[in-house]
Amino acid sequence: MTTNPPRARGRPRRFDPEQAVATAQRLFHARGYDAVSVADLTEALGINPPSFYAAFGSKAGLYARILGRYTGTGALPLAEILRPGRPVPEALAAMLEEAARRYAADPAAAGCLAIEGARCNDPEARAAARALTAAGEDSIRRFIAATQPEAAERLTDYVVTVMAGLSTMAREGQGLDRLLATARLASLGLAQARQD
Amino acid sequence: MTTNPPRARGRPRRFDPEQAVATAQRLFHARGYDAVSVADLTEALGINPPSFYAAFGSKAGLYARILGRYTGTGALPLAEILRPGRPVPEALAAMLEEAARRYAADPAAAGCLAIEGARCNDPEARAAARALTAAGEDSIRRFIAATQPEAAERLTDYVVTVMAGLSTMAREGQGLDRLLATARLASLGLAQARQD
DNA sequence: GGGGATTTGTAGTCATTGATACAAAATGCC
DNA sequence: GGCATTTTGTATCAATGACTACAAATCCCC
Repeated sequence: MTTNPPRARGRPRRFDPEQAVATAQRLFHARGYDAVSVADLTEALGINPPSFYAAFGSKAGLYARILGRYTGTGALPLAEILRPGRPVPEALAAMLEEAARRYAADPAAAGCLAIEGARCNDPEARAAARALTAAGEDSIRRFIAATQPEAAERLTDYVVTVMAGLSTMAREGQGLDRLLATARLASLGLAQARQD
Repeated sequence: MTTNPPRARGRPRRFDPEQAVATAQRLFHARGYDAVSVADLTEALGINPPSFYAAFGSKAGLYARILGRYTGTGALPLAEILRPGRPVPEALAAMLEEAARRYAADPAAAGCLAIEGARCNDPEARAAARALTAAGEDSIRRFIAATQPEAAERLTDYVVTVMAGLSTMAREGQGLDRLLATARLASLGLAQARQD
């Protein structure tokens, strides 16, 4: 599957970059970008700084790479949830509920990696995280606009705000039950948001 | 008003601690606790590190002092909004709307100082901020429980989550109009949250 | 105007940050 | 076997973080 038929030339790597990325992803998700130092990463990966920089370029570079694979490893499957034709209130309610489930799935890595990363203090890492959250936001907006163009902005703002709140509360330690209850309460507002 | 009748003994201060606290508050609110260094503070205050530490003890100590006065300088006036006897849905809707207004009032210092401070990476500062947010949360819970004991937990979780989301979006740059629209949409869920 | 008290400015401490220089080690290719 | 290639390990780098030692300066009190 992941075997490289033609063996590389020089001295072979003593670690698997893909597994290293997965390990780093857990670290970043657990503590947040700023709180994870390169020393933390190299120690967790069992490698030395030169190997780290040769493989990933920089801390922010590794983070961007992690965000790139986050879509397939824990992020909300927006394409599935917001499939065209699905009633908007139902789809958005399902999205909020799924967000609650994912954000609370691993208490040691609570919340959304991208939403939380979008508030870190490193400009490069922050920009990468914001690009990902902005893409998700666009998906939501387009899905709503397909059937309710005039409500797309308002509803998108609303669900994105609730998801940011859910991510925050998950990181504050709230468990699945409380997050789910909040998500469902938030969905009540969606069902009757028709006027205006 | 703030004059100290008996003049102090030693060499007089060359800066006003109260005004320094106000200046530091703006800095912390604008950039967040972690992103403000002691060097930033001393430069903004026009003083040197020894004066800073003699007056405030530590960066986290100054922050705790700032949080202590935040209640009277920009934080939500919960005691006014959640006055006993006011209908719960009305009061909570007013609280969310007022949160939107305050979080967007100063674009250079958006969001809630305490909510944002509760996610910083310094344990002492984080604990101080969480104590303040926890106190506010308790106020909300008690207000609701006075008339709807069985719904207090759920509704408190919900409005706190929405406020955390509003603070996040305010910091992301959303203006008053969008935050207000979101707050009002969130209030729709409150009005019909009776069953269960 | 001398003495105790307090703040100020200069100049530093020590730990940690992200990132690197350099040579030795380990491979494939010829 | 020798050479080009790539990674590894050791040992650091410069910058920045929060914080402080120390002596000169400036006040009140007597």
